[in-house]
Amino acid sequence: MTPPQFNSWQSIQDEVLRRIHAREWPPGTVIPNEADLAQDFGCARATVNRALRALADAGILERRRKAGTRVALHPVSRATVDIPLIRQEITARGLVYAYRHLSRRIASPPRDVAATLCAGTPCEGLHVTALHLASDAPFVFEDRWISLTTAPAAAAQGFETLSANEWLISTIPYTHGDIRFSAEVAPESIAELLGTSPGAPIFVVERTTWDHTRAITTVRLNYAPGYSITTGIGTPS
Amino acid sequence: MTPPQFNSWQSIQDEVLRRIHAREWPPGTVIPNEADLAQDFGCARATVNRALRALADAGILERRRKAGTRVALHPVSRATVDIPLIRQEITARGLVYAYRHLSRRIASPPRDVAATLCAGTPCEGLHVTALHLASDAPFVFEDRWISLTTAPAAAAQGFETLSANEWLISTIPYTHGDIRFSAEVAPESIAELLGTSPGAPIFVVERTTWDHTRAITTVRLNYAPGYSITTGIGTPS
DNA sequence: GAGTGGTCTAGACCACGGT
DNA sequence: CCGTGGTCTAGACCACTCG
Repeated sequence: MTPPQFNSWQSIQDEVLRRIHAREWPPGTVIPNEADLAQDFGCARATVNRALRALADAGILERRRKAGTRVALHPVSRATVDIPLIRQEITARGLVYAYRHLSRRIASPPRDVAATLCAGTPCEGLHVTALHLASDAPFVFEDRWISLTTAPAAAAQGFETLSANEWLISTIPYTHGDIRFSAEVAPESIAELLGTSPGAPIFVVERTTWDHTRAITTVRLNYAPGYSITTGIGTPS
Repeated sequence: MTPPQFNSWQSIQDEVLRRIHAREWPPGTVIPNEADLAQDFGCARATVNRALRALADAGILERRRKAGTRVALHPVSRATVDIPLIRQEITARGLVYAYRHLSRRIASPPRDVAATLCAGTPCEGLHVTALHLASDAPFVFEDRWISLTTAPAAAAQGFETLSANEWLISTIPYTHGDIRFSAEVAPESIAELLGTSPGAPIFVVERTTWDHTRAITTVRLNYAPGYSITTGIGTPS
């Protein structure tokens, strides 16, 4: 009469999830501590720790020293979105990728860009615009500023055949960044570039990347109508 | 003259990142195996494993048994997006949350919804629409179908004062789901509900949640113009 | 087949933070 | 203060997969 064996951290994770779903541990419950669970499950505490930590990472449990582990009251679902290179995004769909350089100039960025790129102080930036095409159809219009303070080597680049992003990630690695998704309506200039009519819905991704405390680049990606981002939520198995 | 101590998995992670950024291990490089690194760093292999596994989760390293660990060629950045309750989304901005029930009826879902909700077979669903307001301003229009096969208890709910989502998550927990972000222009019906003009840009979130293999609900959230999702990318420190 | 990462164990110490 | 999670260790076995 051996009860089901809990020998792997995944099986423990499943069992904990089962107890939560079965309302044995309703939201808000403080569950037993790791040592007790380890004894219940007949395994080492480290194994329990691994399982509970994974569930905490997923937002299902909340853990605090001394206070213990409780089932999250508000199951905030957490979705992990992969942001691939645009080239990969297109070829992964079985389409042919093409890059079309549009403009390049060195200038002082507008106030809003300067605020993040130069931390308010006046600075010079490299402004690059380009179009990425999927099997000859406009896919996304890229409008980018690169900090010449952080990435002076960019000044020597024309970006005529290689996209700025691909050059940057292999030359000026970033430590972190932030990203914003929004919806906008295509102004005439962008609609024309994307081959749609003004007023078409545009999915916009704005991204800024940093090397420690210094901003490297900020880019605005205007996706042609029909674009969407899909991903999964739930227990990262 | 002790060299920098690598005693915590975080310090090892930092050191590995430093070597990657410093081009000591350029993209594509196969780095030494865990046992060797453990000796280099003067720590246990488990500690190295923890550090490298975290970097692999972040998409910076790729690991395969026998093949070893290599620096990712394409630094796919991975963003983690929290999907809170709409109530929380609004109150977190310091606004007053209000829920306005619009309609509720039992019917056969349209073909596209039935495809996911009932796996193609004919079925009955509960169709609920509602408006979430932030300090009296329309914030998001919710258009939801609930499977009465998976969640029969929903038939007894009016959803007049409690949002369907809040009832569902505390009654029919889900195991996983999928989510889609896109941009659309407001059709007249939705523009009116959101208090904007037709043609306004609408950020759309479509989400379907499942209990193992059975779909629970599929919802389409139409956010009022100006909405955006922000998050960070980089090494989860 | 053999090398590599994946995981488990039993024990230990530490840091945080409620009481 | 002292319970709880966070982490490290040294060793072991296993599973996958490349050559």
